Amino acid sequence: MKHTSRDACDAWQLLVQFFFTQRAHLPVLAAELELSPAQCHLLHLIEPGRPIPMRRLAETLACDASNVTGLVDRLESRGLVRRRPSGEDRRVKVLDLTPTGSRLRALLVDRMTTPPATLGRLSVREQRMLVRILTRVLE
Amino acid sequence: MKHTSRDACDAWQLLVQFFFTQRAHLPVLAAELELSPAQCHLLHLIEPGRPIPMRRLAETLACDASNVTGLVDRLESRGLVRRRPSGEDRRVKVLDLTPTGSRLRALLVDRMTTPPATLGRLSVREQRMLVRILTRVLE
DNA sequence: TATTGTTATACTCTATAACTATA
DNA sequence: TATAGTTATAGAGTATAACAATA
Repeated sequence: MKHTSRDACDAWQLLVQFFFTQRAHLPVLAAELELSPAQCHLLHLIEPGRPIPMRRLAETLACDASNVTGLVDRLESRGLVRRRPSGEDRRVKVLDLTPTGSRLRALLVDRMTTPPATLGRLSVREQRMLVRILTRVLE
Repeated sequence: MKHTSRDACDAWQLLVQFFFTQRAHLPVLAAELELSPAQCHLLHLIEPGRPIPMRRLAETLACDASNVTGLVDRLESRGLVRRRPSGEDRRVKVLDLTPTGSRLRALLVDRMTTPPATLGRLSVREQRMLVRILTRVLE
């Protein structure tokens, strides 16, 4: 078995730290859009114009299918998503964003992916390096 | 207002992607330790031998104090943490890990911060670069 | 028979409001 | 008066088990 370097552990530890910080912040951001963290997560997974089977959402969220049913119920009652039976397999229901849902998702993604000021302090070269490295690590 | 570079946005987007991936994975990891995601988060915030006021946990978690009461209730009933009145201000209760809680937290931290294989594919120089850059970005 | 999604149920998470004890 | 923590309550998140429809 390969030895995991000290530097790799340090790097991952920083990423875990980042994760928990974001986890604490998500409810705040979500509330501004009148969403829950779980709803943000689900909305983030549905790309506009790309209907997705509910089953796949459950897999990606690593949660039970019954949970997705409840989440989608609430999003649908607010007119953000739409359930439609799949043409190919009538057991499957695919989920799509409504125009309203699409706009709200754009708002969410925009707020979440706007980088903090600290990123601007890096040189362009460092920013590119970070992108390159993260791409490889998170693939 | 300063312009935010394209590279900075790309980098942050990757970090957000990482966040959601981790968010989906935490319940799995937590279940293996018979914990909930929220309990993991709280446990992660209490360092062994460093008692912390409940109030500060609520602040760090960015949640209501009553929520912390419930979380701590469940952790305490399992013998993982201990509430003690602060000597200085008797309104305050400080939280401390029990030996059992300390061991479980170590297990949790160990599992969470063990880097994935992808990190090992970076050169040592890249790993150090990543640590250096993340440290500045997440400060 | 196996799979997709739903329903019923139970427990946890979470916020709000009202409360107690302390400052 | 203000603050730390609790309790009561209600709604959302989550898993399990049983179920209906479809494959």
